[in-house]
Amino acid sequence: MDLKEIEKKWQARWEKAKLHGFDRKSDAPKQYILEMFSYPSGAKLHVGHWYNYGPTDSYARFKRMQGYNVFQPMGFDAFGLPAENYAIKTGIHPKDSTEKNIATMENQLKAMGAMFDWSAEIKTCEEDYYRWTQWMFLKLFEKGLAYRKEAPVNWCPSCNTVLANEQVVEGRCERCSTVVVRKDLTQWFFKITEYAEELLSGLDGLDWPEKTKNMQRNWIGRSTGCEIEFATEQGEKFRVFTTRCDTVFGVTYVVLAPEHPLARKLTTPEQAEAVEAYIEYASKSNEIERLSSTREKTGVFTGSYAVNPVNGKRVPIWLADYVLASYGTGAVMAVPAHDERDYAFAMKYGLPIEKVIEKLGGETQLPFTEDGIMTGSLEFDGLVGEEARDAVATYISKLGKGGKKVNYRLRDWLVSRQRYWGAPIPVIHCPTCGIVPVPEESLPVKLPYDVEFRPDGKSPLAKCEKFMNTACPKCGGAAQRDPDTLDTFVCSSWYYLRYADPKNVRAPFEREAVDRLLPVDTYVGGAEHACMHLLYARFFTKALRDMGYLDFDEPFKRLVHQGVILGPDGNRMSKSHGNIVSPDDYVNEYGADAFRLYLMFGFSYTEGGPWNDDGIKAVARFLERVEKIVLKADEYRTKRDEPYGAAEKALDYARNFAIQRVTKDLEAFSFNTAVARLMEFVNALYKYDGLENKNASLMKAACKDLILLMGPFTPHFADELWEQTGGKGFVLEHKFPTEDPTALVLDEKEYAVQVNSKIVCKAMIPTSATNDEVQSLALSLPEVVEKTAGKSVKKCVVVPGRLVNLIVG
RNA sequence: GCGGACGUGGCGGAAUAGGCAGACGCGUUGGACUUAGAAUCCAAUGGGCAACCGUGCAAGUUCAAGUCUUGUCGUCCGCACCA
Repeated sequence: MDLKEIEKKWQARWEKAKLHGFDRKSDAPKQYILEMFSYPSGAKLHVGHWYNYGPTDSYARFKRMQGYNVFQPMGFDAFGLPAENYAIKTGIHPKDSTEKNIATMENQLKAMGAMFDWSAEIKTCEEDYYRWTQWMFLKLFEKGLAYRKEAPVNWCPSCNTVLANEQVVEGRCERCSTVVVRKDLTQWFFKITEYAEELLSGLDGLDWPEKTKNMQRNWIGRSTGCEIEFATEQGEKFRVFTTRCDTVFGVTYVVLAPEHPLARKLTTPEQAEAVEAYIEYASKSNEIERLSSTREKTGVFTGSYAVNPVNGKRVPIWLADYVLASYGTGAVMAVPAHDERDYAFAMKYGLPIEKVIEKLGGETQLPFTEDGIMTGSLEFDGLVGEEARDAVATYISKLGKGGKKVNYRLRDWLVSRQRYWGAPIPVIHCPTCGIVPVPEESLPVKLPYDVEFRPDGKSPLAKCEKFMNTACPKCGGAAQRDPDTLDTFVCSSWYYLRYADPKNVRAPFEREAVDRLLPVDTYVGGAEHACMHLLYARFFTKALRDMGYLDFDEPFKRLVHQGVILGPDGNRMSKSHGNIVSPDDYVNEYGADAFRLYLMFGFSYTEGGPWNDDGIKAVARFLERVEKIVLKADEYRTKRDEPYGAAEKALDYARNFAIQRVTKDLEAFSFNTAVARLMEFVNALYKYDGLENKNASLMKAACKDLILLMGPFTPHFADELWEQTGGKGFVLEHKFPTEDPTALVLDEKEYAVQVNSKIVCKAMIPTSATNDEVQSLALSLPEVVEKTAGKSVKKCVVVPGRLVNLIVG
């Protein structure tokens, strides 16, 4: 059959029958199956899209055939840097190029034959969506979860914008790989740190890849320790954070980050010049230099001293950029004897080193950073590890100088971007009232079309007077809008909620609608979002829950990452490698069904791998084999007395085994083995068909099951065969076959027969045989007799249905 | 440096819960059909003439190890001065 022709035909019929949408009236159990929505930066779908969406759609179809009311929406993550950068390069307005790309991609997605519910489509760059993105911002602001502050931020000099921590990879911009520099800017942040603890603990209950959960755990970076207050001789106080308060008696100096608020205050006149020079030096270094752990440590003495609260010792206060202003308190106590960094620093600057921990049963070599016995620590001497830290922390809190403290590595999420193509931040800056949120009823703050978006280091919107000049909603006086736009990750942090109620004009969604459809049952997308989108979306869900807009804790119950399809040369597909495989070429030649089926069969879904032409030919051949046998069986005439013997039993076994395993494999996203089971089933059909005297009814019934089993994998092909063999309605409307357990019970099974753990022969043994019977049967086999001659059986292990092992000697 | 994952035929990849390693497919070889090729069908296909040997390497636990334990080498990924 001509797969391309039938695809068009069936797509039209499906659409006419409104076969694919979510049934909002049905009371069947729901399944919300979601693929990460598309980013329309390129004009066409690439292999990665197909790999994400094709197999997942097969899973969705499978669930639908199992009787679930499946919701599988699709949309476009349409705002963002790539579209804008493309615009800068070509002069084509991002709105125009994005809309054009979306139109193309919509057509291609439909050609894929996926059962997306297009009635729920979302485009984040449209007013009726970003209006509610802005609303989210206002709600977070009201709740104190959005705030503006001046802080050292990551600035990409090429993209001309600030970036979130999560978007800086090894000191470089995630998008363009330019080395990021630090700038002090006043920016909007979301207080994701408020949820650090729950974002961490919530991971335990999620059916997500362990690796992804661990990445989030590391990113959140919970660390338990102790805060300790040091007083300076000038009467200032500051706190340090340490995870090793059992070493506090070994403090020989303290270090503040160069950006620490007390840095200049504590500097003595004699040191002022050196300190100024150092602060200047530290502020100039970029992220890469600063983060490198191999870089030699630098620092400067402030000239001042602080007092160690536990022993009254006077220790010098230094500044050094190996202490980060943004973590803990921005200050640390230095114990060179028991910390590698402090040790290196002390060696370089000739600071004293004092050992206060002894290795248990061994010689203590400095720096000694493991747990050990406290020494030189007054009444704490002799305590070890956790117990020691507990005692010291308790003592410190009794002194009123601090106590136990939990810190997180996670920082607040910086959401302002000095870019054009995004949702404007709905805030007005009034000279008399200060920051005034745009009233809800005035949303959306529309993104103007006529804007000079070529970058010059300022927000493009700042140059658009029509946009900027407005009246203060509070006092009515002349005021200015915020010239920045929101990070695109804000748009994608709640889209899965909007799908549930996509046309709502009164609210982003009704609580009832999201509570019914969510959480997402299975979410499928790339692993690169582990610490960005997937973390932000969890934060949004929790914040919205606490504001009373929804009633669940986690947005995505189960998460699956598809692997990456590489170019035929084993490298990532890219223009520079010249190894891009175009799905269109293959779809045109073999059809969407064959292409999807190959993506499922040729790779381990979560692994991916290099593209290979031969595989798709093999899959096309398989479809031809299916068509041939099914149509042939359809011609057979059923008789009154059809044979039913061993051959029939074997075929029925193959059929039910396939049903059982395909069901299991699909559930587990193990598409390659599921297809392998289908192939085995087809091989069994051919084998049976080669016999003289056939049971036509059984053949027909088996082929009917085959078509239904194929339904999720190759939807057009299956419907065509279904129709050609007289089936009613669409395959999708039928129940996915369930296995008949009695057909899977065999009278006898092949055992591997071992003597002293080595395989001697195979033997068919009745399923009903007891272990003793299996043993004596095995002993009677000629091969066994030969190997055991003159020896006695010392032990016999029987694994029912599989193996018997005779230990003789 | 820290953390995690993975090393299986010529190739992509299978092997619940420790139980016949290599499912399924590609490729290869031989055969059938054909004037010929393509396509299709049938058969064989981890290595070795064999005894045997084989899941990166070396040990260990076990009647039995791709699977568990320890060490080691290699590849990939994540984090990386987080006190």
